[in-house]
Amino acid sequence: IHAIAKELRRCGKTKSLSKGKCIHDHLVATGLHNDLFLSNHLIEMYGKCGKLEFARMVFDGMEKRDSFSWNLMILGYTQHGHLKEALRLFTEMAEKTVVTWTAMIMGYSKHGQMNEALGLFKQMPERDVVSWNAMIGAYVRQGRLQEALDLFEQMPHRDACSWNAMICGYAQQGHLQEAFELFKRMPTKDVISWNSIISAFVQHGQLDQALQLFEKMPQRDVVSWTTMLSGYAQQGCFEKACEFFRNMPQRNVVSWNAMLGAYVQQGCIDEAIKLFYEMPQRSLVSWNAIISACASQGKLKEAFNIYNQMLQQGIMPDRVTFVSILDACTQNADLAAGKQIHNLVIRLGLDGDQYVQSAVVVMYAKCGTLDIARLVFDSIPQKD
RNA sequence: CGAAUAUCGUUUACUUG
Repeated sequence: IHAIAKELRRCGKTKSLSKGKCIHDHLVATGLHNDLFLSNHLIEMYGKCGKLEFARMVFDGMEKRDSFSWNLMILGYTQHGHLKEALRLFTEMAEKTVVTWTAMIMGYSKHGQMNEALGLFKQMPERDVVSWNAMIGAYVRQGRLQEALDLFEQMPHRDACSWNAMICGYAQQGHLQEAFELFKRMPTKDVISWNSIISAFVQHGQLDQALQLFEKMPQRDVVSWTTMLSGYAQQGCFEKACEFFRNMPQRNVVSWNAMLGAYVQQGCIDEAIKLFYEMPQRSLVSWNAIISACASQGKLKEAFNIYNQMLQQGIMPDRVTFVSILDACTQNADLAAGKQIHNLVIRLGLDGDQYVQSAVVVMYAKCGTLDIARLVFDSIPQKD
């Protein structure tokens, strides 16, 4: 049972829906699907894969539910922006835990509903350090540093996450010195603290300082290495970037993506394509990176080719993919392809995104169909 | 009915604008 749970967890993390379904079928066949513990894992797996209807079917079909079942169902909704559904369950839930409240706060915060998040935070019966951190993170995301700092000082106990969130907040708002001061004042730094401050210096183009910290930190993880790699790439220090990539003790898909980005930034598109095919795994970011690189370098044939491979492999494009591939259509004045992509955009419900919308309008306009461009343009509720 | 070294929430790196 424990092994199955772990496997389901992995399916959720990697969004392997088909594998997860397989396990589900197997559980049904062996009658284990009534197990509370395993059902909770099924909810989580479907939730993480974005299959909320399936998650809900499991949830509704359970004879017994514990707070984990409810929390996981609510989390599934919040993480995919279905805040109304989440709120409905939240309201229905009898014994909310601090996790329930925090999950809702996170959901609101990640979708820009700051007032709702704050309202819940004020209302919750008790708060632990994670809820405080979640609220600090909410303010940080809004760039409201003073209010984040107020909470940081008000909270009964601060842990490393609290400090790290503040450090990142200052760095993101361009207050590198304040971030560094906080870092230095921090009592017990963890690897994320070090990575955060290194990233802060990288974001401000101070690679020398970043490197000093990188060398000084007690232990480095794959994030530390990747941060440096991508920092050098962004500065155009291609050789340095390669050196970090070669020397890193282990690589994950993000490190590979960063290296891909280094080639692209260098203008070595063919090398980038080669690397893309050689990577041990590809994530959606990898596909987006290579498609966008091809499109912006005028390798339109290649862009369409890779985009089609992506669809064939059953990988769901997102808004980033569409912005890039629509740009390729625009350059080619390829109306047929553009229309087809526009259809897919609508089918996937991404036609509400302002960047996708503007890419669609430009595509139709460049293809000589100004009337359609105008039609789409007029359908945009608020324009920038 | 109860128990449990079982499952949930917060902070850092990669792609478009």
